[in-house]
Formats: sequence, C-alpha cells, structure tokens
Amino acid sequence: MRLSRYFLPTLKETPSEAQIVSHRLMLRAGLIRQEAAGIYAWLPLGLRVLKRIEQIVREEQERAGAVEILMPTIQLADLWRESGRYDAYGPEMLRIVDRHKRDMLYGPTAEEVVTDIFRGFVKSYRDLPLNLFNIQWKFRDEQRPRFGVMRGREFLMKDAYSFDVDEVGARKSYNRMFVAYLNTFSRLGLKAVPMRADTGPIGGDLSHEFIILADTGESQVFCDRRLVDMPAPGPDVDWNDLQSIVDQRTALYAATDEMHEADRFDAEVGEGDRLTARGIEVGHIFYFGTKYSKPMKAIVAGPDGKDVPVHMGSYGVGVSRLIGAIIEASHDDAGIIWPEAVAPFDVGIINLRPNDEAVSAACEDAWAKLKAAGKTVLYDDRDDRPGGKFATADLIGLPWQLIIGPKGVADGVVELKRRATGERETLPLDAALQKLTA
RNA sequence: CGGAGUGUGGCUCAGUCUGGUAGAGCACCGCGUUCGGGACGCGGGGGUCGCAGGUUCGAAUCCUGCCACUCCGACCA
Repeated sequence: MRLSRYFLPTLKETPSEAQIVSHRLMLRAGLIRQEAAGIYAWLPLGLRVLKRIEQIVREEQERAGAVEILMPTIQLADLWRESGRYDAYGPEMLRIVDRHKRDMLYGPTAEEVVTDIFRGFVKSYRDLPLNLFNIQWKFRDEQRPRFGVMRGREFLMKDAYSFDVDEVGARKSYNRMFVAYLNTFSRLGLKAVPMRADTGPIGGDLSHEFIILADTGESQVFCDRRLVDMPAPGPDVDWNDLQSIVDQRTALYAATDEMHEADRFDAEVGEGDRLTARGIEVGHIFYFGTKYSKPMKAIVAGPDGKDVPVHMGSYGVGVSRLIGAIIEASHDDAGIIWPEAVAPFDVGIINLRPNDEAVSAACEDAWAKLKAAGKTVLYDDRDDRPGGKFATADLIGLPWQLIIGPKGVADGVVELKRRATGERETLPLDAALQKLTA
C-alpha cells in the first residue's frame, strides 16, 4: 500500500479524552475514531489488525472442533423471555421496538439465539458433541464505557457454545476451549493466564477467565509466577484427552480479585512464586449445564432413548478488546510495537527522498520484491521530511522498517530497523530481503 | 447509578472571575529555502465559542434548562 494514497490519519498530539496508553496510541496511530461514548469507527489500519486477530481466533476455534456460524445482531425479546433473562438483564441491554411494535434487542450475547438454532435441528445424542461459534458485534450499554476499545459499548466478540449429552462430555468440550484459548493468545504474542472465575449459581469449578498481565489492567490478580511463562500446548495435542494439560494449569494458584483467597495463596504458592499484578480479561469460558436448555427445551434423545436437556458451555473472547490488550502489553514511548502475527503490515518502506528518482526506483524495487515474497508492505512515499516519517513509522509500529535514502542508494545499501528492539543494520537490499523473509 | 469535571476551527489549549463582538501552536492551502529522527520564511483559508431560552445597548464571558463527553467509585468480553 502506498501511504500517499492510503487513509492513515495520525495525530501528533494526544486527544484529551484518552487516558490509558492503548487508547491514546490507537487514536494517534489512526486505528479508530470515536463516534460516541464506547462506540468506535475502525479506520483502515485498525481494521487490518482487527481482521488478523479475528482470523487467528477463528483458526484456533476450528482446530478445536468448533464450527462457525453467524448470528444476527438484532434478536427477538421473546427468546429472552423464554430463558427468563429479559427482565433480569437490566439497562445494559439495548432494547429496540420495530415498526410492528415488536420488542427486539441488540444482542449482548447469544445463548438464547444459539439454543434456538440448536433445538430447531438437533434431536439426538448422536449429533453431539457440537460446538457452534460466531464472531459478531455485541452491544452492552455500559454505565461507564472507558479505556477506548477495552471497555466499549459496542465490541466484537467471538462467542462459542458447546452442546453435550452430559456433564462428562461437557467437560471435554470445556477442555477443548481451554486449550484453544491458550493457543490463541500465544499466537497473538500474549501471555494469558487462566484464572479461576466465579461460576455463579451453577457452582462447580468449570469457569476460567483468561487474563493478560498489564500494569493498566482493570482487575487485581494473584497467581503462581510459573503459570505466566508456561508455554502454550500448541496444535499437536490429543484433542480427545486434554485433561492432563488443563490439570497442569489449574493445579497452580491463579485467581482474580473476587475469587482470591489470601490464606490459600500463601499456603499453596511459595513466597518466590507469588505474583500480584494487574490484569486484563480477554477471555472467559464456562460451563452452565442445563441453565438454558431446560427452560428453552433444547432436548435430545439419549442412548437409552430418553429425552435429556443438553449440557451447555459458553466461551467468549473479546476480539476488539484484544487490540487494546496487545498494545498495553507491547508499546514504548514512540508508539505501538505490533507482534508480527497481528501487525497491519509486515514491513514499512520509508522513502527518505520521494523526489529523487534513484531513491524512489530503489523503493519500488524493494517493494516489488517484498510483495513477491508474500510480505505486506506499507510504502511511505509521502513528500515529507524524514523526521516525520520516522515518527509515523514508530508510532504505527510495523515490525520492520526498510529505510531507503540517497546515501544508501549511492552505496548500494539500505537500512533495516526492527521496531521491537530498535536494532538497525545497514546492508545490501538482497541481504535485507533475505532477513525479512527468513 | 453516586461523586467530580469539561464542552471555543481537524488536534492541543488561552480568553470566561473583572460582558464590548474570537486568539495561539500544531494541522491544512500557495510560493520559496530545506531534507538521515515530527524544519524555516512569506502569503492564505477555516470557528460566532455544545444546544435552547433569559438578563443586557451589547454575551464565548452572567442566569436557567437540556445535551454530549471525560475522570473517580460500584458492575462487565
């Protein structure tokens, strides 16, 4: 992409409403624009990141056996009356009346809809287990939106819903999502720690929040330090038996504020391993049994021919929130530092003299070769001073910067800068390309 | 929802207390000089000061109401 013809409205100064670093950087780097409290338009660069995160989440869901669908944003109030949640949900639900005076709502979550879909088609335990997920915009009319996309009212969420004939099966489904989440966050360059979470009225131990440790996190968390650096299981696991992997993680202490038990923490975790930190919740999984299947009559025939309500679980990832979380975890004074897996472009080419034919020719040449190697490129061909270009490049945080100017062209070299480390190298173009495509 | 605060060109902000008809820097347009870490000179364009009402000869400035946004706290992917 040629920057002179792109739409990248960066800001030199920080808009006054942004308090935390990820929000400031998202506005300054031209990723988003606020349209109302907690409601954002996604600009080209931000949208590219959002799509990449979404794709990684999708791939890991599918690897774990979940099947993608797309449910509507607008739902019928009647479904929520069936589950008993219509009155319970409160003012966070955006309620809408259509022209026929029918009560509708903008979905804050989709248990009711997915249960309705399920019961419409699935009648036998033979069709289980089933896990349906979708990546769709949700709306929760938060009392106090803040922190940019970390706590917006409208947000993109991946929500998966598992259906099993009994609790044993449901636990297996739960474990699949548990491992899928570990792999997902790892691919996104994040260290996410699963922590025991409140299960509500259902009880049991099957609810975990996945927390990214960051100084600006919204909640206080307590965990065994060894959990933080535990590597993700990866794709090559026995997806039919994940219990040992899950046990390995859940054996170590990890809890958010509301679930924290100080005496247990002290007793179970060695002094050197005790970690008290701030965290950002990026995922939440739980098993809720027959909470929806019973009132909504999502029933299948069991092996014995008797009807049983299905056991369900739901599994959420805040896709749009993840962008904020990634920036919180990966930035410096100059701007964002994108992990390679989610960067909006792989490489930024900086043309230091767009009016110099030889320099521009060298840039075009490098661009063509990078494209041929499958790299995405943002080519800064603007007629600007170098200082501004460097500042923009650091701000938007592409993993690599290929800097091409008259001096280098005369000497037959370019400068290659790695954003994460700031490390620079002057070398021939071919060597630089080799490094970039290695 | 309780508490606090802010609304003045695209952005950051001054002017409001002590009413007199809107200003700076950045950004933008033109010309020129520049050009390896957000340059400089000259010349321009753009706002009626969140909205409505009131007081006054006169309101960004005073009064009333409303709206929006932000921050702190309680709640959530």
